[in-house]
Amino acid sequence: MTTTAPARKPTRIQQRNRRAILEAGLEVFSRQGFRGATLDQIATEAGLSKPNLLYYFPSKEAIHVTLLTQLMTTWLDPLRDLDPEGEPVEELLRYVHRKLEMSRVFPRESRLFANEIVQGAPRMAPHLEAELKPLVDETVALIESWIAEGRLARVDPRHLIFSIWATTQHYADFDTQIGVLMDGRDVHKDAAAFLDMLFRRLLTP
Amino acid sequence: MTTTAPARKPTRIQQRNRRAILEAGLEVFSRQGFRGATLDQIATEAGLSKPNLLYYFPSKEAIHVTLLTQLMTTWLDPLRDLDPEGEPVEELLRYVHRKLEMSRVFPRESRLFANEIVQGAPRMAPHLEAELKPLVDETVALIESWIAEGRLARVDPRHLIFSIWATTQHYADFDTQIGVLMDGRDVHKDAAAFLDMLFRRLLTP
DNA sequence: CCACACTCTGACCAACCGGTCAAGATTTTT
DNA sequence: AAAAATCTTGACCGGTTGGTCAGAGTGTGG
Repeated sequence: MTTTAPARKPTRIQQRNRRAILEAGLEVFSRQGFRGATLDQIATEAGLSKPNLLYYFPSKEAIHVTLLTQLMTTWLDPLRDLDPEGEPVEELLRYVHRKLEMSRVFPRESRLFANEIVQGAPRMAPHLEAELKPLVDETVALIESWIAEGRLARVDPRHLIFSIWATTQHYADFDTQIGVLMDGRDVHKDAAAFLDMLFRRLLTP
Repeated sequence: MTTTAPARKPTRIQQRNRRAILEAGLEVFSRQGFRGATLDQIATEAGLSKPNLLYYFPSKEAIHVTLLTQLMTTWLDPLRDLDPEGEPVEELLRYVHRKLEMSRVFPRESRLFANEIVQGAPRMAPHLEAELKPLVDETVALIESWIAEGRLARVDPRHLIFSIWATTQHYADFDTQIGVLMDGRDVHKDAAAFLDMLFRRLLTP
């Protein structure tokens, strides 16, 4: 038996309701931002009353922080999966396509992240320093070694990473705008082809 | 003399205070979004009392709408300035550099726009349809004609425009993240060189 | 210097917000 | 089936928010 923390294993009801709350929080926070979202919105979306919601999470902030922490891990996974032994251009293009696919499948997560950063990352700054920064530094070193070996065109690794993030996440974060400008077209299929060409031309030595 | 509307010419005090309010509104809305911003914040930032602020603008929404409307015009100007008679690659690169420069000089305007779009463009959707869409359609036609003449690589014009917006505005909208990852470096100078290379390689036939 | 339009403010209001609480309903354990 | 643990809710609370209003202050043209 664990000592200090009670830490009973969660009930089925707990699992269901906590999951529903996080799902609802993602929906609402990703569109409204932290201050713009209300507990009533989240509770309604989750199919619970407000006091009941606060039975499962101690505060609005706790829901937000839980979502951001969960997000950080899955968000960075594709970057961790770059294979130093692989073919550099193909590895980076695989990363581009994975990021674009995440924009298609998890647009709300992308917007949650965007909202947090645009507003100055008040609740995420520690995560950026502790998790994102070292991982980016590693990746920069890897790309630099590829360039030194002449297997990649000479590009600034940091700005390369920024441009991949920017172009792929754009399809999730600005989907409203894109919807206006691309009515009816198959956005993501064309986007994949375009980004492939963009980064292939850039990176090929 | 104009008839229906009184439309006296604005006093010096009116000019000064309306300007101060819009400046303050830009500062606050661009970081907090519409719902996250409060009239007290804006009033304090503008150096006015809240009732006095509401003497110059009838509501919080009126300030926001005024900012968005003003923004739309200046935001699209660089796109209007593409010269059909110019050298295609150089014209588009000039557009890239102007957009990047706007991210450097007007980061708050960029974030104001980003906030509005991420949240589903509730107050801007009409502007997007009426102003942005026709201008983009024109530009797409221009780029397609350049491609048909063989003066530009075969790229999807719409996704080209998206990628220019995404990469340049990223430096304003995500400046918090970039600050963490680029401590001390001269971000914009390197960004200009990087984006020049990125789009030159893409666009050169 | 006076009349008049313009500018500004403190006090106030109703609606909304995040969060609490006591008590009742429901499920699980024994 | 009773006891215990878990779950749910209506009523409520203090603070905040967008907005109002009557009246006081101020600048200015005649």
